[in-house]
Amino acid sequence: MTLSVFNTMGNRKEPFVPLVPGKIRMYVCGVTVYDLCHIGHARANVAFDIIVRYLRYAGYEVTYIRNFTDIDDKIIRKANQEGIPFAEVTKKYIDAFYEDFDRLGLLRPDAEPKATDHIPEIVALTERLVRAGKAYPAGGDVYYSVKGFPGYGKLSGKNVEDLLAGARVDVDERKNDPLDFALWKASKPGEPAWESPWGPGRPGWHIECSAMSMKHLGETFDIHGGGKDLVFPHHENEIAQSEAATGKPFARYWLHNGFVNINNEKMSKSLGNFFTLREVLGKVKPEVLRFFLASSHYRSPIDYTDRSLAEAKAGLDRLYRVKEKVEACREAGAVPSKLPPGEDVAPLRAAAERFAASMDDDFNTAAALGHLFEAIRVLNRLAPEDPAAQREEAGIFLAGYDLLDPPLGVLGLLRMSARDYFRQGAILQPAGGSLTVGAGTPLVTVRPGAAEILGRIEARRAARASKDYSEADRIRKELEAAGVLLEDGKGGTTWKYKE
RNA sequence: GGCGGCAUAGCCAAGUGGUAAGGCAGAGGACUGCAAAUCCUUUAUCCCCCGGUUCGAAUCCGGGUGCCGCCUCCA
Repeated sequence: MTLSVFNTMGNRKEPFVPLVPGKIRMYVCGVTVYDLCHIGHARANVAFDIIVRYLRYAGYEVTYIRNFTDIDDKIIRKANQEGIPFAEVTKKYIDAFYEDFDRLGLLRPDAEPKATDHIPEIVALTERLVRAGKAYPAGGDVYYSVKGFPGYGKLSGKNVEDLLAGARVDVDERKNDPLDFALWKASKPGEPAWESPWGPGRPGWHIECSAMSMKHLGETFDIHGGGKDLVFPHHENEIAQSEAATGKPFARYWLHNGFVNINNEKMSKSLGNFFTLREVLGKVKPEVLRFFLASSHYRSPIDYTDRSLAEAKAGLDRLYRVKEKVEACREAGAVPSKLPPGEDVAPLRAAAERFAASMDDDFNTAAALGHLFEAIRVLNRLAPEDPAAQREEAGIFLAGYDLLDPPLGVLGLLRMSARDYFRQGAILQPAGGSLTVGAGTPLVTVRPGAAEILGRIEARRAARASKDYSEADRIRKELEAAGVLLEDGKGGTTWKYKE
């Protein structure tokens, strides 16, 4: 199987061939750090997280770069509102970003460049464009001349005439042409500013990604990713700037993730229908959100509802129940042995291969997950009821699970122990319910403790032993009302928190 | 107005020419003191509608309807 990806450039799926065999250089547009991240950011970041994990799983050596936009109008506005320096705003939200996304288990990229750390590169690239006649200074600003780049619109499928006809572009008298965009903006008094050949100012939005990606990955690299909304104008402009400056192709494959919808509408701040990541993570365990996101293709819109989240939780619970059995087998001292021959276990034996085939098809996580679930059913059939008494079966079961763990890891699933997932993972809220920035507070859950539960289980065991089933059922119901689920098995009664 | 995407069971969601994956929910059965979990069986004669191409289409083509996104800061 070979990897195919849907390339926004050309709008079709095509075979993926890296510039240097076995190596992939990849740049993903990160966030502008002026506010908390919402589930839309989670979708984009998880999508590319899975992509990177899969590419590495498939044997590629991946250099993964993701930036922080840490200077722009919104940041300045926020700083003014709060009466603090802009750098304090960005620090606060970068910290919040890590706080949220570490919980989601995102890989750290190989580098996370910030615009303000790359002012010399940005100025140099801007100068290069001015010298080449592709950009022009005007009153302390520097604008990119769109008309000077014949390929403008090739990514987004737009043409310059239509854009002009659309005429929703602000007319600025300093621009030669309404479509031109700022590479460098003169700063107003009191605004953050850096020295430049055109006077004090700051970078425009698009130029930073060109400068930083080229610095870290070279003038031509393999993959450039981001949300669908960045296709135009952001990525279109990046291409124009970069290719006009270097005369070389910029990124070769453009990958864009779809949106998160709420009730079938785009989630956005202006509609007021957005959820911050930490709100969601206050309701469900992080992997539930990952499962939810992985259950549809990264390019499709995904509708966020309480119901779909509950379905994701149910699916993930089922996966963790397998891991629970795995842990029981290990505790019983079993070691992985070999799968039995036969057609019955074929879906399990073939799981990794089928998983890879689906992922090779433009990272089809939904189909990949389907294959994994098929294998799970087969694996469950092999599960010993009493691992301590069935060492051989336990060994076979462990061998089967070992086939599934790596693919599950690519999706970022089943990364914690089942014990933690079911017993302490519960509904975690920052203490005091704080959903604000940089809370940094411990996550807590209020439930009956293990000692208390074990006491109740013992009382119930005694009741059952004397055939007092009404008392046994009463204890079970009582615990259930407190959010604790009891399960009777061959080796005794186990418990887990329901949510 | 320009460009693009989507429409598959109660819900979510794969499948893009060979006769409908998977998950959730539901039903029946096995197991269990009863449950829970797990396993087995079961749940779309059919993939928005109408035409067409084809031996054969959910999948291709034409037309229609509905929903959504981008064209402005945005993951």
